[in-house]
Amino acid sequence: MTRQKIEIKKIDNITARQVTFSKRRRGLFKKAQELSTLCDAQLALIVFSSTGKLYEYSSSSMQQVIKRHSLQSDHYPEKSRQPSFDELQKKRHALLTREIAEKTMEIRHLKGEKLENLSLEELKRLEKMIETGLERVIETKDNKFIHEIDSLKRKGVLLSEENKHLQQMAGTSGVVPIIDVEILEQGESCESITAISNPEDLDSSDTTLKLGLPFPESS
Amino acid sequence: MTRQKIEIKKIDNITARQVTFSKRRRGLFKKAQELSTLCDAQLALIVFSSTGKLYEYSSSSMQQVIKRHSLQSDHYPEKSRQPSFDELQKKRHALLTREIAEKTMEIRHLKGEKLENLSLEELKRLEKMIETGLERVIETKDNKFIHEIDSLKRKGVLLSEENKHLQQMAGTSGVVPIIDVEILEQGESCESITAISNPEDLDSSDTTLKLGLPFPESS
DNA sequence: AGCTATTTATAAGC
DNA sequence: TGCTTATAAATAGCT
Repeated sequence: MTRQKIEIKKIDNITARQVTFSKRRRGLFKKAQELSTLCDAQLALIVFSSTGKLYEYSSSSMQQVIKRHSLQSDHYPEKSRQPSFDELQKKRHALLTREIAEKTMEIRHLKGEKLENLSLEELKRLEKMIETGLERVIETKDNKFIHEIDSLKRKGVLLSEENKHLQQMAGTSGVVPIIDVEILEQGESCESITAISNPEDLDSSDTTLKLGLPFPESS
Repeated sequence: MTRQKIEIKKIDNITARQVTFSKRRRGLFKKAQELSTLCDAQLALIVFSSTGKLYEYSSSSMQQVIKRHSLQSDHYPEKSRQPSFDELQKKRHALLTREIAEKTMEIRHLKGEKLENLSLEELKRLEKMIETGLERVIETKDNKFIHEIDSLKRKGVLLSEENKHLQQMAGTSGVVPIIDVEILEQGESCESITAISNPEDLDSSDTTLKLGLPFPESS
């Protein structure tokens, strides 16, 4: 493919063949891994050089891909088949396979893919379903955020109290605390603060509110 | 690798990903077969698209290459015995069942269920995924709406024109049209527009229209 | 193993 | 999906 176009047929010269093998093998493996990355494909590549050396690449594990392949491709030894039992197995298999296909399609729909065959009614239903799901996810996520912030704050308060004690014990002499405890209590500059729907977060001066205590114990 | 250099990472846009997959897959298979021919190498290539479709190439027989691989690879102590049909079935069954379980969970997550075990990061990713899906669904739905409205309008115009003709043919005598054609031409207060799949049903005055005959045979 | 002149592959766009 | 085109990559023949 350069300097001169070559014909695709076995290269006679052994040295040249090995050189080409080496170059093209690298190219092929690179392309293989690019394909699997770019397109999220599962891929296995096995190459034996003419001298018998093995080179392999697989996007996940080789066995996994080979297994999946052997399950999918049907030319497996059809030897000792007990018809009746086998018939049953086949049916089960077909059933499971169909179930997977259905679920796969449902997932794709939920991800907004392959929508062209859906009716308007179905699309409306789907939209509502996704919206509901989204709300739940956001709610869960926000709760987790809040929870995390809470626990951080509580830790901060504990630490700052401990610090005060320590300061007192160290005597009011000239000991300067390394960290200003006020900073710890004031919390987050946090990008994700927009996601937090809880207005109390603006009030970082009193964490007891969040603990549901009727009144601040002290301030 | 052209027009613009691209970064090798999963392509987000699904359509683009499929197009790229298709192009690069072809390229990869071509290169694979060139390598095997030029350099007399034994080679197997298995690719599963992200939608699960299988593509394969092997210079000799796939089974042969896989077997040679399994013999050579240390990974795979593989007893020389081929698994019995039964065992194979069992494995298939287990694999399918697990796949179903995974997909079921994915669906539940997409629907905002069973979120408690997800980390904040996972929740954020999920949220983004659902949002993207939602956008796509809404876009598809709106397009369908627009399309439907368009075609209804067009039908309405055609009907009203035909009606005018019919009125003229019926003579300007006292024949009052059952439906005011102007209404048909003016569009949609919508909502229920989806339910009306066949506007001709409204017109029961002349069945010949439905038969597509240019003129009533008699009346 | 490196170096280029060329051929291929392919990203965008239609 | 297929075609076109501009450009990035791969690589044949040398050294």
